[in-house]
Amino acid sequence: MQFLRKTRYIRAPLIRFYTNNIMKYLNVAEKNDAAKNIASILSRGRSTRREGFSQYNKIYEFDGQVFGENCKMVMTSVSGHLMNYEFVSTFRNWQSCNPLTLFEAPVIKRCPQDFEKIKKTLEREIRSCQGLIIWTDCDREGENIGFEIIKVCTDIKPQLRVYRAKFSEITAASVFRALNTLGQANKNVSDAVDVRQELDLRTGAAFTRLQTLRYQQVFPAKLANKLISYGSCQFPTLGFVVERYQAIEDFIAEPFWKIKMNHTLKLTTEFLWKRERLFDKNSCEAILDHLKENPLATIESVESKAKSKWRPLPLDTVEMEKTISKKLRINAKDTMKIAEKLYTQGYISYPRTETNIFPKELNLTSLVEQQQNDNQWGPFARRIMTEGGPTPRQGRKSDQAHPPIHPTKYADNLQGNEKRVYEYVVRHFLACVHKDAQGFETVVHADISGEKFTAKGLIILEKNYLDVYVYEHWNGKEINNYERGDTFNPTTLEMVESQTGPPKLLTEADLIALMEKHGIGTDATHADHIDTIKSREYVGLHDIYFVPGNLGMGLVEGYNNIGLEISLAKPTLRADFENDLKLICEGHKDAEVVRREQIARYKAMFQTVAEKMRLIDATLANRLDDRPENVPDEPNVSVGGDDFRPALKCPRCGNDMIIKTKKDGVGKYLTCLGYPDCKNTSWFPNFVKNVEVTDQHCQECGPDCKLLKFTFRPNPFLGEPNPNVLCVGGCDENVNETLDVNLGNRRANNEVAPTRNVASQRAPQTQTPRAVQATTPRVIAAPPQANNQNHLPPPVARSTNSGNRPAANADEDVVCQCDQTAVLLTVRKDGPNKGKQFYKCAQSVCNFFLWDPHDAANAVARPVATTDTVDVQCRCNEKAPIRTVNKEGPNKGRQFYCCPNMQNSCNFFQWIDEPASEENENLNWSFRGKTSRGQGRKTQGTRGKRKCSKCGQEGHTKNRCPN
DNA sequence: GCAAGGTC
Repeated sequence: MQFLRKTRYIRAPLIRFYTNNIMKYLNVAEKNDAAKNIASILSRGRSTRREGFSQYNKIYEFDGQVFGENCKMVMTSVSGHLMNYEFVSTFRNWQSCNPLTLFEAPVIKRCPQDFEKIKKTLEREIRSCQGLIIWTDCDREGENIGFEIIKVCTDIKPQLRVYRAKFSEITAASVFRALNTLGQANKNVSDAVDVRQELDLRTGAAFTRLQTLRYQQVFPAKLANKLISYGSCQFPTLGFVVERYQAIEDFIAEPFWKIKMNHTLKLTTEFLWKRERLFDKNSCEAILDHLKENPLATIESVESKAKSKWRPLPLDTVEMEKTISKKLRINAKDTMKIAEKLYTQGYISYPRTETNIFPKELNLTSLVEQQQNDNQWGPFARRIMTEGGPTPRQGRKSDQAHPPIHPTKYADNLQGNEKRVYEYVVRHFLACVHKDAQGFETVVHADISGEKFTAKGLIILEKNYLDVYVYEHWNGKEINNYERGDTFNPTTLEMVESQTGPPKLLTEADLIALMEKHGIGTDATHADHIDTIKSREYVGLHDIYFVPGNLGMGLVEGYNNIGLEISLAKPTLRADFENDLKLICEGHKDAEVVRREQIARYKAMFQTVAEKMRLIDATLANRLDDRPENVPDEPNVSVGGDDFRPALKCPRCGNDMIIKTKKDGVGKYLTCLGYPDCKNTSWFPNFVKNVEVTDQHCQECGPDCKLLKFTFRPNPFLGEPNPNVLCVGGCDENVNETLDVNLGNRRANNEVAPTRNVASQRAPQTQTPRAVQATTPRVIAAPPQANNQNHLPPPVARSTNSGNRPAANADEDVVCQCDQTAVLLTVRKDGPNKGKQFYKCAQSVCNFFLWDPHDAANAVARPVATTDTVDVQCRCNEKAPIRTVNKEGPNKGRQFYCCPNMQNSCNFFQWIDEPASEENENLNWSFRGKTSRGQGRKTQGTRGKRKCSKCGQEGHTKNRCPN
């Protein structure tokens, strides 16, 4: 018995040791294949797999090392973007508003239904982790996806340590290097993507609705059921096709004449006339007559020189798309799909790259050696090694993220187009690291009565790269042997008539080249935009050539004709925008400024278009060969006049809350823009006549909480003015009770989701004070373990102390977002918080705010070992019972400890699966401090003095009731 | 019923 008791007694500390001392990281990649391969590399093939909520995104577990310490690793993935911008529900209906209002309508960023399962997996897995490592692709979109993952995870665990792994290929060297050089996600890059997403949504929706709603009515016979979309990429793509077609349509052939001369001995040597061609027949005839009078040709000179055909540059995405489209006849969309798969399987490097220079550290020799045993190109790879090793030709472009596309692993088990694409990548790689082809060119200059002619011959000496690069050819051309001073009579000397030809229609390769040149779309989306304009019937395909349809032609002509300075179908608009995005990424331009400027720019164009719709009608009528119906210029829709200015942040979901008019047209209510996902609403009583959102915010509740101007009938606050400016953020219980405002609890983790009504979401890992303004201030958390000092500091919260105590102990500073020591102040205003202490920015520069966590009410109960199990006590010093979450949501089924006293609860709360480690304690009291305010719970302003719920006395030591 | 960008 004695032995058993002892054993059981030891168990508790062991559990505590495990959860507190071994770090556990959640690793998240951009796609499942990447997660699988990275996990396989990091675990050296020993990871175990289990299912997530999403069948496509598995979970891999293994032991690993981060910052030189052993840790538990969990690896999973998303499937690209986890979130998407949408208009709030009011604006989703096409009839709900004039499309013009879509330039200002509130938008929210939310997780679409299809991705809820992936989100749920992240939410579940992060609960047992202390760190998060982002393994999304290292490009602009990948950075933004990283912040989406960070948001989901920090919504659950605000104090999470977040790191960014930067890698360019999924090879052991690159992945381990990334893990050993973990950094932080780049908020500027992510912000640029947010701006792009928002602008694309607004412009796309506004112009698409305008075009579709109008032309369906104006041309019902031709367009009644057509979706006539506009997009910032699809329209310029259409513009290219139209422009080329117009060039052909406008082309007028011109006849020309030239003199043909050749000389046959053993071979026939063709000489080209130096004048090439003449557009005047009589002149050409006169010259020919003159030559025929004395047709003897004299060789004036023979020049011979070495000639090279250059090996290709290291392979970038666009080159791959174009060449494969041309040579293998696999369209760009399929090519990228295949290349992506080869990449995630580890056969080739990242296929979306702008780089055509090999980095110095890339071991080209071993990559060549990997290919030596192949039946087809193996001998060529061996030849490279025996002829001095790889000597790559270098280009000039680098995206600073990925190397040129190259094989990373030998494969002989691929089939079909995967095999063909892989073979192309390998052959291109071997070609570009070998040698140029060598030849010998002879140029012969001849003269007949003063007219000059030239013949060229070519002998191929060494094919070199051409031996492996079967997609190119270099043909020799034999000519007769001539020496200077030789004379001969031409075998043929005659005039030939011909005419100039129009340019050719565009092929897919031509279109991609134009899109690339003008920055339309990304490497990954070129093919999608081409597909879109096909599916809208803006263009059609004749063999391999694109031709515009009447609708596409009419639309582009219409926009060009209304005198817009820069047409919507021209690439300049998008290119300018892309340039701004680049500046945001580099930190040279503010995302919010760009967002405002670009929206204003497109809005102005939209207004021009809307005003001149009848001109476009006429152009379209001409192309469609249809008579336009007479419809009103203005769409007969409007939004009921509500003000969409945000009043405050929704305590439940973090989206903006606004004032709306009840359906009766009289009353007002406060509602969340996250509807229908979030149904947080407060209906004002009937005595509230009007509510306006002012520009001022509540000093106590913070900048997101605007003061509201209420007009009453009559004023329920006796003696107060009418109208009266009030805050409903919760700082004054009396106001909220009188106005029936109950916005519910803060989120369980005290994190107000930082999504703004527009533009970017504010993830907490930002490095700039501006970008954290909408997030909850954080306690400055020191690392939980003294032996964790090798860890990078947590991305947001930093401490000036280096110990391993939880932050905000009496002897440590609290640092605001400006990195300055925050000042401790006391609430003087009458209300439930009077006397409470809080930290704020000493200079009032940032919006940092934190209730003083030293309040005894915020102390966290610790597990107490008993003979049987680990008991948890609440702040009333009573054994906390275990309860289970029944409410639908991510926490359903989760167990927690709480206070047993229903009437006089101390509000103690602790998840059962998150033991009260020091780190969690830190988190918990931060949460309680804020929750107490949101719920109007009575807390004591003086540190350490709290009324005991058991005996009613104040100031028990460590909150333990001695009675 | 809208975009473009990820990805399955």
